[in-house]
Amino acid sequence: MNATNLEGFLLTRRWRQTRSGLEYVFWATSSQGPVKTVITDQEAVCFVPRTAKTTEGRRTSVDLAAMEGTPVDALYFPSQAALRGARDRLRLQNIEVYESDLSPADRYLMERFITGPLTIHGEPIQKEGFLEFTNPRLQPSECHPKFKVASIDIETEGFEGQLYSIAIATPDSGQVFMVGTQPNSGIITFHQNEKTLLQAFFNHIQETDPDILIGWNVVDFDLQFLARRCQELNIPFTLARDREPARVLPPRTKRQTMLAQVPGRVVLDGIATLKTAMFSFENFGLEAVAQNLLGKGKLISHDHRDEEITRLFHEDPQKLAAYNLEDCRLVLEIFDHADLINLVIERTRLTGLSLDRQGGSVAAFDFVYLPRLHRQGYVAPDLEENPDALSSPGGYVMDSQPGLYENVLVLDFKSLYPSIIRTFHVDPLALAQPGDNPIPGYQDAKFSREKYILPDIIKSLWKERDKANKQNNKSLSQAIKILMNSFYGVLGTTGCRFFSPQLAGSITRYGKRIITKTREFIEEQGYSVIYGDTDSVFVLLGEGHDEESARNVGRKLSVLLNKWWTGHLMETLNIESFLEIEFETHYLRFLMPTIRGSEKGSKKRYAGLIRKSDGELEVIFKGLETVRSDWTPAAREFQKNLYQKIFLNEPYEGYVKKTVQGLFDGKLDGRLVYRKQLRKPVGEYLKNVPPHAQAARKLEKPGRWISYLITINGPEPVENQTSKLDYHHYLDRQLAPAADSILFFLGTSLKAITDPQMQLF
DNA sequence: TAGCTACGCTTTACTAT
DNA sequence: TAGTAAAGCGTAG
Repeated sequence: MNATNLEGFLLTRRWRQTRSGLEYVFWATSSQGPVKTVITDQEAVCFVPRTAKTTEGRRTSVDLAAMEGTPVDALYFPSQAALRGARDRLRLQNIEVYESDLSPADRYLMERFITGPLTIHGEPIQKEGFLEFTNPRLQPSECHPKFKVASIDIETEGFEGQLYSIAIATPDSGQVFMVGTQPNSGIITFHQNEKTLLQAFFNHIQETDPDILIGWNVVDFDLQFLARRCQELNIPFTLARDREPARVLPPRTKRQTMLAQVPGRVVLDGIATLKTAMFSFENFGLEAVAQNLLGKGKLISHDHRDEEITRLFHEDPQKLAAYNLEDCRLVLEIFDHADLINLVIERTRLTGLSLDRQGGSVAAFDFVYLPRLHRQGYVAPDLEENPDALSSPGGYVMDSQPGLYENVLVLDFKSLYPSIIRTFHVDPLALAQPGDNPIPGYQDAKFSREKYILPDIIKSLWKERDKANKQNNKSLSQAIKILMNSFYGVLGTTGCRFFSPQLAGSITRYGKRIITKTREFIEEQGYSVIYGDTDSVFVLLGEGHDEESARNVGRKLSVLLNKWWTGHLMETLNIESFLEIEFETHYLRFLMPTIRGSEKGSKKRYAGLIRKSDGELEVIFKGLETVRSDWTPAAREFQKNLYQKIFLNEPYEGYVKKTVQGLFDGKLDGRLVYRKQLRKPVGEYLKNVPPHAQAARKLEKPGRWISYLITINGPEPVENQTSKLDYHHYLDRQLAPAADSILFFLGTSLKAITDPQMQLF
């Protein structure tokens, strides 16, 4: 086998204790199929150079990629835990441990510091070939091998009960394994009992040999269930490659989720992966997401699904199989629709995080930053305990000028925080080594004009993103955007070794200055600014503009502002401006509400009418009840319709009266359900017990999401409502607030419109 | 297997009167 | 009983 032909991608890696010592086992895909490689602890050695400088004289961790061949004095190892297990077996003396994130460290270990000969399938490989093989950054995007993806889904009798069936679908096949004695037919095979079913399924997995397993809540439910059942039935959980054991590990900390460890295969949960890709849904159930993205849903989606599934298992197994398989296919289609596999691949390339990793902004920062820092001859500070770190200010939100307006323009700065970092050199190294003539930051921070890293990282990411956009590579573009936007947040958390209030605070304070100056400039041009949040300004034109002239003003302002900022920053600080303001939106009509019960303008809540690119009109809501999932559907729809009527100058009083009448007539009953999350166990609501927790207490086993109603006897869960609905509550606390924010500016209110008819109730 | 702060709103729980 | 602080949630950016 010619090692240099291997174009691969890391799937899984882990340490394994064996009789002869500690082994590092990793699996990758390659153009020649899946590859397993084992490295023993004696082969893994690497060093810290004596000449490395530390910026603050503290203990440090280092990336060694840049240090090959330099004199060394300490051992570097991927993680303290791994080292503790291995240190006695290693032949080196004077071991000093340096903490580091596992992910980049693992990678460098494999890339650079393998001193012994390596083999793949018994064939020795060249180190250069190995480099090619393990370093995704060294490979062009196009050359990764195709991953084999399989979607799995199980049907059971509840969480504790028996397994009915397992379905597995790939883009070109589908199969269902079911307990039963009927003759096999088509895609269904029947198996006498759960044990033989599981064994048949595992055999099928070994044959199909997928690289990636996907599903919906697949780790927490499907895999956990299967793992437990295997244990109970005393059969091996042979889901992994090479018959290695697969495991489902419980969360180690509170915020962690269940972890699937399947050597040689990656498990991607659809929900978690969508969240990684910044998708957001009110309801992450498969039915809801499929409806939203694909415009179609599950084969059975009604409320009594569980009972129906049990009934089908006994009476109509064909139908159950079809349902089971369709769920798999929906998940496949969702992954395809959102291009999730490519997204996680591109993210792994950029950040070094494993494919199935969620979050990980701090580790990603290390991955992109540390190598560059070391190449400049510096080592990074280690993570410090920082219990009383002061928090820095966040984005600046202007006081708003409330009103119902015509022609409001929104201009906003494109990627403001990254562009601030780039423009003002907000960077850990620039802060540590400011030099003679620094750029002034805030809180006494000074940033070097010459020594900096993050600005260059952003520069190259920006360039890559423009390129990706030109090539219509949406996954890469999205992955870059997520990474760039994480930089500011990372610098503001004590979980990051580069945490510094000076860095985070300088970014946000520059932001405030930029927005404030921008406002002043616009007002000098004779326009008034009625609101702004973090990176945006809302400019009021008022009456007497057609759409074309309004847009022209927006474009003109953005050109003037960009020019002005370029000149201003050059004159005052002698720096190049990478700030870029854009004309974003023209609201034909716009509402900025007041704070409820006050004359003051609200923040982070507004609505406006836009014309879409296809010429249609649409009302956009931000922060208002309509977009809040914890408001009742009735109130949300009511607000949406009412605003639309008012923005379009249609009569609305009749609609208001009709809706209120309908409420008391019971016509809204189905849409009066509140839905809210329990963000902690129901027993931990001690200081006060909010309505959704009160309702949850009336349930035997409350889930995370509580659907409840307000009745004349207080909150009750939808599942067992016993009292009558409290219509007056819904009138005063839902319909009225949803409407009054806009009716106020028309000199009326819901009460004023409906009072005569309210005499009746 | 550690991104951030700002904000509005409803309800509950407590306090002064 | 009116007024207010704090809890809790979901949202904007």
